[in-house]
Amino acid sequence: MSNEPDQSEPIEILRELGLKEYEARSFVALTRIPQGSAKEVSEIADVPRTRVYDAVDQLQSYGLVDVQHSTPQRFRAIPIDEAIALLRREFDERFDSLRESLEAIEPVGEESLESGANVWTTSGEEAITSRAIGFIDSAEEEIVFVLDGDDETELTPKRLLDRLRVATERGVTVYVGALSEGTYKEVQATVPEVEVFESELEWLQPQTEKEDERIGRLLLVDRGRVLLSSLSSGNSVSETAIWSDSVGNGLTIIGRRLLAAGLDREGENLDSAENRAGSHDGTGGTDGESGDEREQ
Amino acid sequence: MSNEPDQSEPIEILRELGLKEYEARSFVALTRIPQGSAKEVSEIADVPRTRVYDAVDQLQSYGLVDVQHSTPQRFRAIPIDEAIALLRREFDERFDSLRESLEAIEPVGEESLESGANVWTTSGEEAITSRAIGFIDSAEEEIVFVLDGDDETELTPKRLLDRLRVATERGVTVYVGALSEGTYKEVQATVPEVEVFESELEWLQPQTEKEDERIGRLLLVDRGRVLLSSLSSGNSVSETAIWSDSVGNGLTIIGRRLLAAGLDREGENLDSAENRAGSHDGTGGTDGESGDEREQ
DNA sequence: GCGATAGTTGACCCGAATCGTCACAAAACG
DNA sequence: CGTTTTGTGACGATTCGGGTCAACTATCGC
Repeated sequence: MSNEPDQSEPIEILRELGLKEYEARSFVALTRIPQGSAKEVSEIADVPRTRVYDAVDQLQSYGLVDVQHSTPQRFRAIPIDEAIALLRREFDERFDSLRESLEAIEPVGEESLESGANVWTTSGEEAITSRAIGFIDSAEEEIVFVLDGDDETELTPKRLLDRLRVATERGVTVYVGALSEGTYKEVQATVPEVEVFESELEWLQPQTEKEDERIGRLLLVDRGRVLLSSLSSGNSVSETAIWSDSVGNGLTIIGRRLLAAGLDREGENLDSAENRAGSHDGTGGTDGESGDEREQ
Repeated sequence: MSNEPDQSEPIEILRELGLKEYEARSFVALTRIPQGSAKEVSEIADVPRTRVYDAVDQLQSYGLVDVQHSTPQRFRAIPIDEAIALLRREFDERFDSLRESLEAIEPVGEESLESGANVWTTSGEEAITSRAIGFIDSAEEEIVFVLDGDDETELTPKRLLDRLRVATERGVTVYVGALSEGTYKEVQATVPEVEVFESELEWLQPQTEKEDERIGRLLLVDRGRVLLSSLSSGNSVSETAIWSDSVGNGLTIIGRRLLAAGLDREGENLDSAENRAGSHDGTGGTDGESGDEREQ
């Protein structure tokens, strides 16, 4: 028909899960009725009647619908819960296989020769959080973490705060700058042993007249590794980060300076840390911006 | 180049997870090296070099790879574990949304008017197991369950056996016929309170000269609902089942007779059960066929 | 500096997978 | 027995993604 209360969302998701348009539509239609004939499905799903059969056949092979081989045929979707569970299991299997097969063939090059003086960019909250956690876990002396005041986006998930706590327990000094009261309290509550300062680093968002791009998180570890993410407000807020695990490049220098400036307003131990930092890694940071050397 | 130890499996899976061919190939290639240039990726992944950029851009937007914006650009995949975790979270979200959106629009028709005298067919082990569990849970008096001796396919997962146990605790009489020693013991061990008989129902697979289609499971609940599945041995064994939750149709009658015959060889309580069964359910069966009268 | 080489981007072509429609046989209905 | 509905197969129209190429830019070597 055409009086559907917009069934497009589940259809969209089902497509992402691998179903074809007609399959998705037909399935959603079937979830709305106890059972139905091809014609009914066609009308509710807005799928050409003659193609409902193909679609349902597939769905049946997936185990998502049952078919009554009578004349006319009748179809019914399995209960929603079962369907979800079914799909979930299916994908779980895939994830497992994926891990196995990936780990089975991984090696190809020679050695690792990891860290170089490189700047990488990562996108996506999840991925960035992972990277941040990696940084935090690698900290030996000091962590400085400044984060946006926006409480909406989950830039400091529990698993991240947990890592921060672990770091402090390891003897790492942790400074956290929160740009908002809310974030401040949250961090304070979760990781009490951390030195939280409700920063006045508003200068982190200085030039932004247009609110479509602002800083998300700023992480400096042992004065040698830096991660800086920005939130671009397209339709849905997306986070992009640049990071480096080496010193000597412009990014590190800038980040260092920024943080130092910010922290100076709170504690003094900053200067000393600043000095220490300058001498725990090789490459002579040249200068601004992009004049950084590349791999090893 | 072309000396890959077959990276096709992970590629295939990644495609199922929604990645494009080039994206999948590039990602797999990147998991095999700490980092790489477009050229290297191209060679390992066997992707046109000029298209590596597109692919990696996408991967970056998914958060699966990091990009070094230097010249030449260099790429690196996030650790396998992180990648899996990332994808898993992504799909979990989808499942949740799917459930929500489906439940939000479900209603369309009028009443339910469920059960009719219908025969449905279902395919896929998972889906069939779900249906079987539904049957078992609905049992009030008696369950007869005969299953194939094949120990390879998991036709009796734990969650199913658990339900059987629950049924017995509910007061339902459960008979289980196992066509193999292994299955017999397994069931016996898991659900001791059940009456297991190592059936000689070989006649269940009588006409099969060609081994490409055999009976999987046979379930009869309260002598009113029947489920019968067959295993077709194509490339991968696939299970298809027909079932009905009503009496009075041929399927039920046949199933009843089959089971009765089989059980008779073991215990006598069968007859009594058979008799009892005749008086607890509704539809007026038409004719003879089997000479057993039905319900009231 | 200046040409040579390599990296990067975008455009284009083509084939496969799907969508959308149709014609037609089979079955149901009155 | 004619009309309507149902089931099956085939067919063109699109769309999407794979595959290739040419042009443009940047880096390197002389």
